[in-house]
Amino acid sequence: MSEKILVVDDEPRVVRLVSEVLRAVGYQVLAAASGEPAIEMVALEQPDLVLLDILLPGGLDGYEICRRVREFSDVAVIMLTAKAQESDMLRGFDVGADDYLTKPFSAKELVARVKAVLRRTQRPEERVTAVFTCGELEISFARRIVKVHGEGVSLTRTEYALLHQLALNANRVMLHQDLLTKVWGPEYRDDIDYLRAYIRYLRRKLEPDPPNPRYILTSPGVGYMLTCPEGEEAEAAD
Amino acid sequence: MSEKILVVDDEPRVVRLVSEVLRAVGYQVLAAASGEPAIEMVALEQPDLVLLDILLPGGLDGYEICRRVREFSDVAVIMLTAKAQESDMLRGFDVGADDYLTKPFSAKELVARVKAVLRRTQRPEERVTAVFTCGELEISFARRIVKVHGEGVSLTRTEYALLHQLALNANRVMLHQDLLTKVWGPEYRDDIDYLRAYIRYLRRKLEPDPPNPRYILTSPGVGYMLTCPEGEEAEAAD
DNA sequence: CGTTTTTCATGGATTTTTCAGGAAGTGGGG
DNA sequence: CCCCACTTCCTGAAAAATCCATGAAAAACG
Repeated sequence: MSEKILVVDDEPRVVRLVSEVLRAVGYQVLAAASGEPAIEMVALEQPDLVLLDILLPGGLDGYEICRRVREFSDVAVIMLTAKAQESDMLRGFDVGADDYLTKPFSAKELVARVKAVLRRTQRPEERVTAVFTCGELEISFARRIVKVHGEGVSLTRTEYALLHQLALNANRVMLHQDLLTKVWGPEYRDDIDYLRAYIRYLRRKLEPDPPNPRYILTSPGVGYMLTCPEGEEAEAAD
Repeated sequence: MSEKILVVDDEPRVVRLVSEVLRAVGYQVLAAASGEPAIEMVALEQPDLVLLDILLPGGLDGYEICRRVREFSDVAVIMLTAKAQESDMLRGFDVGADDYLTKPFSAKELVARVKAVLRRTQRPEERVTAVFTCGELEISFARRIVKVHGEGVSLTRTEYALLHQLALNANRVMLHQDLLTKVWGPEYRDDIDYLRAYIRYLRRKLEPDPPNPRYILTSPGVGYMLTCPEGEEAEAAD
């Protein structure tokens, strides 16, 4: 689950520093000090992201490495360099970099940008639509409005957050832990009573017959699932 | 084919300038001056990218807009602002922005970053969730749903875990010990009665004629195997 | 203060674990 | 060839553990 990041820099100090930062937040880190080994490692190890210094010993500079890597891989690349000239940056984007960061940079910014780029490249891109329909249940994500039977229902912040998660994963069993993590945060992963209470509130407000739910089903010992009749789980704009 | 970009800024001068630059390189440009209209337009027009100023009139600032947009859309977002503080930038990434650009910025850098972000988000990558098919038996791992004859079957946690293991190694005999280890844990390696009980439960729920199993076969003295008719053990879309 | 969130106890249902009886197969010795 | 001891499996059933819906009340929030 932890993403693999390749750091390419000839200064051991930089490599050590960057590696520590990234490891600290849970990434797996590899390193290379020059061009050929770097390209080799991209091919062999298939990292999820490459942090690429521009000024490197040997025949290949960062630009050239990036161009070569792009010939066989779509891996995310962040250029990481002391060259603050705009023309250098433009060249970086031109050879296919995803972001360009000039030294010195803070550890936090590095982590933030790494995360942002990975979020794009890692995720299989959720297909989300502005309005979600499911039988008599209607959710307008953009407006944060929920309707049952055409009639507006007012939900509290937490109720909405929970329904939102369920709708994003309609027709799929969501584990207790996943729901708790997404709605309340990772530290609530095992506080299942929160979930029970709010599932009850939602059923009370949404289900025609709360004790025999039709939308929010229980998977005993596993989690909950929002079920939709068939294919009709997503419609056009509002 | 031309991508649609929404510019959100309350200064008409900035909007005009940015729009011109983007149109010049072939993008289609929309504009909004404050929060609500912006969110509305994301929902209605489904742009490919949003350029978002942070300081805006009205109740919603750029951060809040981004957070709200992220609830229903995975559109690319570039924050575009005069706030050069690192904490502001971190906050931008935190609410789900893809990039963060501080004013003043050059037209070239803007275009370069827009291109870089769009290159990542445009890929219409097909999303296929793995579904395991085996005669009349269907297992959707992603949704944790099992169907026989097209009809849903509800399995308990342990039942599903066991079936899951068998399916992962379809057409291959799995040893008692391996199954027990994977489903119940290493300390249950020799408690074969658990396995027997659950194989029985699974057969009861899945087999047309439980006493003469067709899917879950016994390898006396060795283990169990989930058999599939032919190469058709894993298929595409859901 | 009214709403929302958190916390807790309870009964009842479901799931998991455990046990014992009996069928079927194996191999050795009479 | 038959009998017997041994093993392995299937089955039914019941005890033990777990899980869920619910009501209700305390705490936090606005």
